[in-house]
Amino acid sequence: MKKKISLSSLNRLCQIYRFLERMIGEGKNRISSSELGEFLGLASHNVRKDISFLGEPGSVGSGYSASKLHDFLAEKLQLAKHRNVCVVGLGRIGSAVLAYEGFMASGYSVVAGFDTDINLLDTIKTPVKVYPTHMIDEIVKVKQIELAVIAVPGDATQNIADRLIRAGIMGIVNFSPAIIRCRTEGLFITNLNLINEFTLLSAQIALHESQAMHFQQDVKRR
Amino acid sequence: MKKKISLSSLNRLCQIYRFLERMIGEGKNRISSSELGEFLGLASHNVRKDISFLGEPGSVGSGYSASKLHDFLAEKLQLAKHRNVCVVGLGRIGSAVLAYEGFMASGYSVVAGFDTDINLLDTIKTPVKVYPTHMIDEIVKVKQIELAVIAVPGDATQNIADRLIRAGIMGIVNFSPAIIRCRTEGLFITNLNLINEFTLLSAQIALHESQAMHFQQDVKRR
DNA sequence: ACCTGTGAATAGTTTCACAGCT
DNA sequence: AGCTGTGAAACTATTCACAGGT
Repeated sequence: MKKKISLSSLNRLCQIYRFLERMIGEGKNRISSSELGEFLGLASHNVRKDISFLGEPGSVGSGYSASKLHDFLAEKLQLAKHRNVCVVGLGRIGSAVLAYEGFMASGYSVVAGFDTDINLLDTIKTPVKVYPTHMIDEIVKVKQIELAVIAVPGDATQNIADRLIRAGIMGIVNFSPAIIRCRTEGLFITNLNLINEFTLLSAQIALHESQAMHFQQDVKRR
Repeated sequence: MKKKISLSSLNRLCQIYRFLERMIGEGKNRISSSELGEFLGLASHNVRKDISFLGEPGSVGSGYSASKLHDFLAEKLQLAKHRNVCVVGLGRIGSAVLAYEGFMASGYSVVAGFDTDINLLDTIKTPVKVYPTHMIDEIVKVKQIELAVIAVPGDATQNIADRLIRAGIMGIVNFSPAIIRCRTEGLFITNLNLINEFTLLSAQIALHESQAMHFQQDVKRR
């Protein structure tokens, strides 16, 4: 059986993938593991190890071809697949995400917004269609939405998450401070909570001020 | 010399800290490591190990006192310290963060916003004072700002980060897609980029569809 | 000369298991 | 009976070092 790839490793590969896109856009095509590492703040070993987890990408002897490596990653990780996204909770953060046009270029379309506040749904100005939350199940299925952004207040989070999961969502980015409890196989969640991030930065700063700590490295969250 | 705490561990401790706040708010005071773990999705061993990294918190034999543990963490990680925050880039995400009132309760005050667009600075409606970016150095020092949120377009990120760092900022939450390159000792950075998160979720979903993968776990980023 | 891919070594983190306290 | 704190074991990830390719 194939060895399971680590999440850290997978995350680095995703960054490499996006970085390669940028490089290709700039017309550069040959790149070495140390240059890649340089840009992403990783050791060249680490870059090579991560890439070789997925198998031999082709260019053995002298750096990678950016486009070949890009396509290799796209195929192995299915990154070329276009996915539909919805946003639940159209407060300030939710509507900012809803209005952001930059996802398209990377293969994600925000195709629906949800909120419980009917007045808000009436008055909001956005090119994306918006619906009341009780329609989550229906719309997620009809529009084949696979990813969701949750930006509702903490006490509504679990409820919204449950609905999304029941509707068949496969990935959630959770901006709310509440932690989502769930044991659904094949569902992936990322928690991005600003207060938590501030708290962690504070703790790092405080600890650094007494003892030495490493820095510039992000966390294995939960 | 004191053993260095891991970033993952530190992050869990910060979550525990915030969770304890909620518990105390609800009037509950006694809690066991397994209950804590239950809520945060961790094993009870893990919770105890993390806590005991910081030393003996007091309540040995029968669960923790929520308030004692809270104060213990606050002291060890300096989490009671109030910190000032600024937001650079007042587009949709930046202004959403600027307008969010929820930070105060956790000890963070957003005290300044910055943008290069002078017209925007004139027209924006916010209780927080806003300034042109060339004033970053001055304002950060005068207002004793320690944390910054960067929400500018990718190509401006490095420049803004450099200014903030020169002004003496100690922690950055970076919402932009660009990775900040810097080797300043004692500076901590968290990258929260939605496209990256979507990409990672996609990759997890794709891999899960063939082989089995673990889930619901966040990443050691970079 | 410079590069990748990879086994082996090192370092780090998590889980186990249990002594000791309440 | 049920809990914590912790050394030791198991596991995981990263770094090294080098054979082999271009």
